[in-house]
Amino acid sequence: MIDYINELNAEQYEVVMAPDGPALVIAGAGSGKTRALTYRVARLIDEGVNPENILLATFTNKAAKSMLTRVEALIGSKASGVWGGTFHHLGNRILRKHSGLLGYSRSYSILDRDDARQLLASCIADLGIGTGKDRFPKPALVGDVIGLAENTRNSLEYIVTKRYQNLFKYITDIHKIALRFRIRKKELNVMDFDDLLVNWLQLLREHEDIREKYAGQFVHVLVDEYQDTNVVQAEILNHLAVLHNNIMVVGDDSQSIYSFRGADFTNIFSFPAKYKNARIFKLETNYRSTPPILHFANMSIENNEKQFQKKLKAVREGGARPIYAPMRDITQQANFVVQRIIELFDAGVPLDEIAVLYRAHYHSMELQMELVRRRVPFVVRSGIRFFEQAHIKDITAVVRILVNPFDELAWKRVLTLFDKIGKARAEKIWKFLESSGVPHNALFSSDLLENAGKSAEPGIIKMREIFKRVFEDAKDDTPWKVIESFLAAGYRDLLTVRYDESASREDDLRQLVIFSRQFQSLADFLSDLALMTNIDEENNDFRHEVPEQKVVLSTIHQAKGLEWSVVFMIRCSEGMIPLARALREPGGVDEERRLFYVATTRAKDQLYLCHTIMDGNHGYSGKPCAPSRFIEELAAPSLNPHEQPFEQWLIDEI
DNA sequence: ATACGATTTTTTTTT
DNA sequence: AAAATCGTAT
Repeated sequence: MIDYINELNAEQYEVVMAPDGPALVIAGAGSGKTRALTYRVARLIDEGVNPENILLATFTNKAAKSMLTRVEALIGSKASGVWGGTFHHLGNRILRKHSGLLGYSRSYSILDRDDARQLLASCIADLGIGTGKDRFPKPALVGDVIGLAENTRNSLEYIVTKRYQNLFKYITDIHKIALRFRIRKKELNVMDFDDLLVNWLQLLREHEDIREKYAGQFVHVLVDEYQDTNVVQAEILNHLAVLHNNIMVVGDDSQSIYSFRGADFTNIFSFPAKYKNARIFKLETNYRSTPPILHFANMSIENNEKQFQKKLKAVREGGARPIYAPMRDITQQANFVVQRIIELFDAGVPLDEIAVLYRAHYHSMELQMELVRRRVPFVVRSGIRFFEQAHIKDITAVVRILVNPFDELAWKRVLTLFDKIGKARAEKIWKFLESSGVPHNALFSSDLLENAGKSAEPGIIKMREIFKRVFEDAKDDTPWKVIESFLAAGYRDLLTVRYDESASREDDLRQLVIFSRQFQSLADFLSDLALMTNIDEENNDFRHEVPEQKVVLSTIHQAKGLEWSVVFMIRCSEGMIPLARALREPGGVDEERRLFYVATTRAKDQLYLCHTIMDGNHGYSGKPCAPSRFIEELAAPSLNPHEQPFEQWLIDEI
């Protein structure tokens, strides 16, 4: 039996016990919203709700997994069967069943960012755009525009006028590209991340029987991080909750940091209007941070106009004010942070209770070097993700070819791995394979050699050798066998020739083989992989490493929902946070301030805000830069130094 | 025409 | 670190 009343505070208890019907929970940072959600799911199942009738939408797969693990700890294995995961994950699960209705086959592939960018680039090339004198925007940027239009259900014109005015002169071309992109994705039987949402919504809108099926199934719908949902997701929820009307959304408007992805935190404000007689709950008790840190954070976010009235109250006592430490340059900053980390460690703070947060990946480069130099163990939770690395994608391209013989992108990627086959020749060979009707066989046809040209012959012969083995070993549909086969047949050798640091890449491949063992079929393996970001974060159970304590380096975005005893924020300078580029967007300052808020509220006991006076690595290069406005605006001139919301340190030479 | 290596530039954030 | 650019070799 769960002792709800004693294991929850009064605010949380209300949420957990809230009767059926729509509910909005405004949950401040560190107020135990995960706890409330977890207990509510447990309570529902405990009271006899079938787990399959519960939908739990979260922001990361990791969050869903950890919540359901906690539910299981409360009520036992009854919890399995709950539909939990990210919107993309859930969308994929449902679309796999019904993709035929939308003109897709069941075995559609999912494009990651890089795949989508490449396909977009090829669309642009097909249309003969951007070959002229003036430089056409990069495919990635065009992709951002198209994606934002999809995710906000706005027209391209609207997006371009609102946020990308400098692209306005290209609007006609962007239209053509978007159209071709859509057609190509259908032709290739692929969906990008946006399609998983948009097509899911289309399915619910246009097919009454499907809508009824799922609206009927999901008796209870629970949504975490509601402030970061976009209108497509909000509409999907609308359709799913239409029948039972038991929808509980949890969020904090002050922590909305994904507007670049179409997230619209005003979804929170419009929730009570959309769901009449929705109950509204507030979780305002903060268990995480000391009062001085919380005071600092509260003061900061007050500079944002549009927000729900709420004030986080600390339950903890004592504690020191956040420390503002201006530094000469980034070299000194790296020295300071590492020095301080070592001191903290010596004073008994475990390394995994220390984090360094920053706005953009590249802000952490010097720090990483310094940490290596002084042998402080650390993990970086930003930058290129495991599954986006070139060598991992080479392998998955092979698997994709096996699952879908007409996966053009995968074929081209694999072809260009071989000697004397580049972009142009890969295109030619692909056309030949495609027109044959059976690409797998055409690879071995004698016409291929003539078609491809003489210099490519050795490469093609090598490829045939490898694929002969791979096709053979792929017969029983086992992912790890295919990967092993490809590695042994020749990719391992290829790797050592192609990359300088092939040793660490080989290490990754070993991890991939171990990882792949948990999958029953090639298709399962692929779709799970596409929606996964980090191998160790979301799936640490198979890494089998002795958990070593490490300092965490992370972007602020990736730090959402986490907490550490000591948090360092580096590069707290104008232009870095707020990031100069982000300020150009409408509502940019507010969003950056929310980021700052998220970062500061990660700290339990100590918070260091580092600022570099010179924006370069040796004090000579680089230009001078001001401290972040988010710090400056909190300094009250009328107050004595010891009354300011933060303490200023002077850093000597280190 | 094509492939490929060397050099320079540029980094927002992510499912 | 990866993409874009440029020059050279085939």
